[in-house]
Amino acid sequence: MGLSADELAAWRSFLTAHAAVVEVLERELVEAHGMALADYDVLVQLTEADGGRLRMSELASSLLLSRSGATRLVDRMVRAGLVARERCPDDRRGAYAVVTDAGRAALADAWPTHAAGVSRWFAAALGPNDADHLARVLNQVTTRARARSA
Amino acid sequence: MGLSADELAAWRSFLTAHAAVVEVLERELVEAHGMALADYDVLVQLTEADGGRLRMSELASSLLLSRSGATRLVDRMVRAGLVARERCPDDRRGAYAVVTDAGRAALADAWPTHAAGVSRWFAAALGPNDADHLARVLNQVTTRARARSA
DNA sequence: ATAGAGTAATTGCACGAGCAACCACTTGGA
DNA sequence: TCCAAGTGGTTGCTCGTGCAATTACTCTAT
Repeated sequence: MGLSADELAAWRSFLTAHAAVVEVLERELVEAHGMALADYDVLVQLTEADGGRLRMSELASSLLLSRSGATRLVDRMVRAGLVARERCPDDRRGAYAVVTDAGRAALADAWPTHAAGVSRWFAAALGPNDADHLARVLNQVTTRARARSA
Repeated sequence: MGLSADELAAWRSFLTAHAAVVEVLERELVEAHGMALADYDVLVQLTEADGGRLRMSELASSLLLSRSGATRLVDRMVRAGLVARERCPDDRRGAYAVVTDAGRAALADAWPTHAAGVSRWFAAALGPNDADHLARVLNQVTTRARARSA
């Protein structure tokens, strides 16, 4: 309950670090590939998924986005040719978003930029055991916060 | 340059933890006080500043917001009576945003909620030395990323 | 078999944010 | 002194997002 000065400082560092890194990564990706971070995330999620496809709702939740947000993001990417929609055969309400070949190519193009960015602007500041430790702590944070939301 | 699996996992944890916690804190603040996180941040920045006032640009940069974003955020808060504008006497282009008494009262009202939230959903997952360590690491991250932007 | 509840996705609407253009003012140099 | 360049702040425009309502469909219980 009582929030110590250290804890508050850590929280503020957390917020500013997030903002600073996301801003740099976004700009790098836009400059080098004309691609927004949101698009990149969609391509990653889809290519990591079975058959390069995900139901719209699954996509939305893995993107930490509302369902309507996902709808429109996919709309834009369909227009750009990076993604296609497919109707779901066993549930006719449903729709899949599927990566196209162009989408896979764009991701293959972009990910070295992004990985280098994450490495340089985030991971490089971490000590040898920090990555592992940080992931553990932050997964705890997520789990607790999610529990509250449910 | 090479991004290890651990480092990538840490990065993803970082993103999801940020999203999860900010979402909970925002909702708690809105539910309990009808106040957005953005408003809360303005009040904190202003009350921490000398004379409860800050130049618009200073406010914008401490909020990690564009200048136009700050202008409109302050507009809304002026309408709500939480903040007032004052012309700057020695630079007639300039303007101050100043917390009003109502603003101070609203902050006094809201901060226990927010502090409890940060404590419960963020700090509680941290071990005894984690806060300090985390702050140090993340400040490093911010410094490096900012250097790139400059 | 069918009504009613629930779910997947989309769409209407309103809002918050950034960029670029703008106005008002200050500052530095000729 | 006066002009050009720069700075502080606001405004016009456009875009991305969430919420709530809507449509289409599925599932459950009767």
